[in-house]
Amino acid sequence: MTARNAGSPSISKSEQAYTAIKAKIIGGEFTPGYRLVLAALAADLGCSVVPVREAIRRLEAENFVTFERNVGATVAGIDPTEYLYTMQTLSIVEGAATALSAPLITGSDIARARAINEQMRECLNNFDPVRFTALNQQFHGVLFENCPNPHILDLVHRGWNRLQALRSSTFSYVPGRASESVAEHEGLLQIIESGAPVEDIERAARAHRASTLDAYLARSTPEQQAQVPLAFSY
Amino acid sequence: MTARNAGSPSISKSEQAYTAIKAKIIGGEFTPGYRLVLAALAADLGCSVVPVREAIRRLEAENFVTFERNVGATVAGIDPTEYLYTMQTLSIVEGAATALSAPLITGSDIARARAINEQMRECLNNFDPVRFTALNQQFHGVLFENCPNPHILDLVHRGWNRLQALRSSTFSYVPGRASESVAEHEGLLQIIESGAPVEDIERAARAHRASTLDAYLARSTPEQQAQVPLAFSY
DNA sequence: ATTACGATGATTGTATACGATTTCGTATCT
DNA sequence: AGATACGAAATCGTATACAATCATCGTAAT
Repeated sequence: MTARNAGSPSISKSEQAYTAIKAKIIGGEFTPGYRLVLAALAADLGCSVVPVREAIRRLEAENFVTFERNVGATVAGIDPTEYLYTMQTLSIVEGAATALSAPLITGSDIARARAINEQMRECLNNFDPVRFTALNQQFHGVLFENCPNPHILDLVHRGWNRLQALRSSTFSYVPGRASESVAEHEGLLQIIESGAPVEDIERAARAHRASTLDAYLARSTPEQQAQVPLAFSY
Repeated sequence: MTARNAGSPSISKSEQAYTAIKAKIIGGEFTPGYRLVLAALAADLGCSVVPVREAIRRLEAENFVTFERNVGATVAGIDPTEYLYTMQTLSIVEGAATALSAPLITGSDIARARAINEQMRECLNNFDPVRFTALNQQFHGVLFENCPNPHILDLVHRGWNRLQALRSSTFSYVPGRASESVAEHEGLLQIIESGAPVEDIERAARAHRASTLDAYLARSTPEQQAQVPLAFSY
């Protein structure tokens, strides 16, 4: 798609560059630390450097790349603590988004989420982490996408994007966590179904993500753990 | 090495443009809806349009401006619900930042915050909203700046910036709220001093901001209130 | 009087050109 | 041999030029 001739480029080259570069970062093609050379990107995209620069600026503002004057841009996220910080931030904003979304959730939403969780359970047998991760995102999407506050929703999306970028480069799958996760999902659904107070829903959603983080930390080296002065797991 | 002499620009024009435009938005010189014309900005800054474009892209990514292809950029935040969304988002991230920061806070930090709050109390008599607002930011800054998670801290800063931009254009001061606020500040300090669980601190910090939002809503029109499907005040 | 339509001006989108800065290899000196 | 100074290549920063697009307004036809 996106016929480049067509006389009318419906989207600007700047936008194309932004989308393309971001996709490669999230997709893992550009791993953290990768140096983004403007001329090379421009040649790759078939445009001049000006649109590429604008795309880089946007990505810079979203913390996908770091930029240094007269030196250039590199893909952000070299720091191993980046994953921890991102997970913690997401636990907070996603918890809030899920809680705010809960009063607006319908029975069919719940059913849809439960069906997705069933598929995840099946994934546990025929080991398929990629599909599992995709379903996981779908599941949580059902729970938080109704959030009426667009700012918070935006923060959640950015967190997921960032996480995906980090995962595709430096993340190690935590064995055994997957089955726990499926069980926690069902618990989360029951809490929401029961019409529990929003603070309970928020706490549960936050704890669910914090558990994943804890599982990751339990497998990491003590040096890494020492770098995490947070302990927000309640 | 690389002694930068005064003649050469130590920071790029792109950065200058970004800082200048952002300052004018936050300062209220560019009110929401204001149309940002590239050539005019460039002339004002004494540079060409290219650096201005890059600055606009960054501001776009930070949601300070909205951008439409072939039309241009306008200062964001026309929507009156913007204030509500921003306050709610800030209540969540600032609450989390304050809670995460609390275990690292020293006695002198507390004393400093208390001194600032004293100055705020004095401001109540000789009515000075500008100074009051500045002190308010200082006060909360002491409480959340120790937050070890840079992502969350960044979100808090962005929220405050956004709030400042909205306030300087469309915000009406809520009379009577100021004295309540000072009292709540003291309560917050006591909770932190007492070494209460982090969840209590988070709840208190969040409730403090939610109270300001509630006070605002109580004075607003029913139509505005109807647009707020959130009710996160626990 | 109203509406459709086309010309005109304003503004954005992108390419190219060139100066400025950094980086890195290499030769020279101690 | 190691350190340092120098120069060349790579890359970034910005200005300018021009094409593409959109908004506005005047005019003519109904």
